[in-house]
Amino acid sequence: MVSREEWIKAGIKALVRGGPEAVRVEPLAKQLAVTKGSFYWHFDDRGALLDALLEQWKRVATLAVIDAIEPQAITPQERLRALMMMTFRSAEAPAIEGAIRAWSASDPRAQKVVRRIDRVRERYVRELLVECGLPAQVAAARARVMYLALIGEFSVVAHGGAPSSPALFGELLRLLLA
Amino acid sequence: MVSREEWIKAGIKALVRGGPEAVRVEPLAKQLAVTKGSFYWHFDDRGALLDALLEQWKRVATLAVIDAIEPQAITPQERLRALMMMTFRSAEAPAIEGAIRAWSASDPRAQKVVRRIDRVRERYVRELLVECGLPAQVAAARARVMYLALIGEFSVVAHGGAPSSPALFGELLRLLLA
DNA sequence: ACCTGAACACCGTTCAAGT
DNA sequence: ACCTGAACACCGTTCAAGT
Repeated sequence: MVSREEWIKAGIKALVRGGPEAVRVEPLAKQLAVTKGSFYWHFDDRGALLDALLEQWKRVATLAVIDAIEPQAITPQERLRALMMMTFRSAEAPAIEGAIRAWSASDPRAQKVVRRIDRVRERYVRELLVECGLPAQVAAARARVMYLALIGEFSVVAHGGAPSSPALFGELLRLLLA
Repeated sequence: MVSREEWIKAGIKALVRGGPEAVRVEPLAKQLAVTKGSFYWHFDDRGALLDALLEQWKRVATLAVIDAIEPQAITPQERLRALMMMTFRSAEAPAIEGAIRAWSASDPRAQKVVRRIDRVRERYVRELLVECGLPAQVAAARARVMYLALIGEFSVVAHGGAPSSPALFGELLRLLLA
């Protein structure tokens, strides 16, 4: 007796470890000690599991981050810094984010989700910069720079590259608010 | 009669279109109108073809870019701008770069190559910034910011997101040289 | 309601045999 | 030197049958 959630959990683990192509029905079944037939009770096909993984990420990645920062009524500068810390210094975020982005490069379903999330996040940064007092046009350009840098960081770390030093965030923040 | 190079060319096309998992021996053979046995004459296995694709990228991506910029004895500021244009505004670079980076997230072989290229490029940007007169520490931080932004741009465009506007490069250059 | 077991298709890999 | 064709293994998918 394996629940749908256990399949998803195993799927995410496989995704992070070896990319979407590592999310395979038979090995997962073996690992969960059931037959493949069990899988096809819970999901239509392999694609349905992959969709479920995207759904999972959508909930966790965006809303969770913004919701964690928003409630605290601090200054926009502090929110920016908190956002950067959460994304740049989180242990597990780069792993799953990197996996999803990598996947997204070759799968339209993942692509659609990532693009939507991209827009939500970039707009959020832009609004923070406007709150900080920057003119709209400058805020837009800098929000994009910061967001591109965040994505680049995820990408580099996902490839096993060294994470950026804390000093970098300071410099980046200074640049953005200059 | 299909040459090794034709297999590689077909492989790159498949990689860009559908990621590494789309680089499949049987469909490629069908497309080239030979049997799978032909493939195994030219390559040890599927992995050997993937290695050849990485080798190809290594030659084209780094050396080609830097070599195209370096010979012209212009100012470092102009080189920076040229580098940004080449990478941000190239039509095919984001496609193959995005495909390789995506692949790299789940494959140690690709990972190794990407990491080395990352270091080469970041160092190049840092040296340009130092030539522009920035102190070493500031140059290091800003080189990283720029390089992260470049990678982010590749990532976003590879997902089908809109490329950044030309105005963004101006703003980014201004920030870096401030 | 949830799972097994057998069957089939697709593709990676091998290899003896052909030209 | 380069390729074919047949064979086998692995995994996605289906489905009738079990509890």
